[in-house]
Amino acid sequence: MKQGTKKKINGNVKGIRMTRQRQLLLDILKESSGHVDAEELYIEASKREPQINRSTVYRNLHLFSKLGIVEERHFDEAHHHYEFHAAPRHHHLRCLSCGKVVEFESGLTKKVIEETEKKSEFKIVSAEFLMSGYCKDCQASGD
Amino acid sequence: MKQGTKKKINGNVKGIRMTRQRQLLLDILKESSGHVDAEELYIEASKREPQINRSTVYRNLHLFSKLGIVEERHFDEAHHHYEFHAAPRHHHLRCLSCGKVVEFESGLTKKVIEETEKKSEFKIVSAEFLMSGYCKDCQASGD
DNA sequence: ATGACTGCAAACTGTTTGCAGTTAA
DNA sequence: TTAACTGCAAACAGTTTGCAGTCAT
Repeated sequence: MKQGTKKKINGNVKGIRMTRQRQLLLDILKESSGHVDAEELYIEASKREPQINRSTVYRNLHLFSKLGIVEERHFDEAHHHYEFHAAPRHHHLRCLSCGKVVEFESGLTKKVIEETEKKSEFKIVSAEFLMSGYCKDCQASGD
Repeated sequence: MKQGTKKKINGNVKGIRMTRQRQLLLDILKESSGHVDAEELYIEASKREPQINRSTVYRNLHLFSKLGIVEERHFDEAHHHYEFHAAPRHHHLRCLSCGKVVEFESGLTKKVIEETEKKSEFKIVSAEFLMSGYCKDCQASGD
C-alpha cells in the first residue's frame, strides 16, 4: 500500500501540501451540497478559521479546479461558482425574477454530448445545460 | 401606419430615445456575427465615434438586455458576452486549451426544454448548452 | 421644455499578485 | 531544510454610479 511519501489530494501526487486551511476548504466543499461561490466559501471558512484570507480561498479554488476536484460554474452573475466534480451530470435552471437556482437531471444530456463529440471532433470533458425562466411562484405573483 | 409619436426599438414603445451612440451600438451588434463582449463593442464603437464612453456601452447593453434585444452569455471568463436575441437556439463548445469557442446547433435542445418545463413548472425563456473539452487541433498537439 | 441620455471621474466588486514570513514534508 | 503555502496590502479588470451638461422628442 505504501508507495511513496508524497501526500495525495484525490489521487494527484504532486508537490502539494495539506495545510489546515486547505483541508478546511475541502471539508466545506464536501459538506456543502450544490454550488458555492468563493465568497460563501470564505465566509464559512472564516467562521472556523477566523484569520483565513480571501486570497487563500481563491488560490485553493484555482488549484482544486486545476486538479479536477471542483468544477467552475457560470451563472448569471459576474462571479464564479464551484462545485465538487463528479457530481452526476445535472442542469441548472435559474429564475430570472427571484434568482433561485434549481438543479436537476436529464437523460438527454448524454445524447447531446455524444452527438456533439461526433460532429465537432472535440473531446468533451464537461457539459452543462443552463436554462433561465420564471419559476412557479414568480409566475403566480406576476413576474 | 402612423400610430404614435414615440420611437420604437424593436417593437418596444417606451420613453426611450434613439441617440447616435445607441444607434451605433445597435448597428455594431447587428453586424457582428456571434458574440461580442462589452470591451469589443466599445473598441469598435470608438473607431466610428471616438468620444464614446464605456459607461454608455454598459448602460445600453443593460437596456438592450432588458428589452430582450440582446442576450447575455457566460463563458469561462469573468466578463459577459452579448449576442443578438432570437438567434436560432445554439450551443457553445469551448476548447479548454486554446480558448476557441465554437457554436453549433442540435435538435435535442427543444426536447430538453420541453422536458424541463414539465418537470420544473418553470416558464423557460432561454436555454444554453455549454460544453468544454479539447478541440481537434489541441488534441493533436498534445493538450 | 424636459427628462432621457451622455461623458467624465470616482467608486465598487470580484479576483489576482508581490512580498516576507510560516509551515508541511 | 526548503519549497509550498499563507496573510497582508496593494493592484487589477470589469462594471456601476453620481453628477452636471446635452440632446431627442
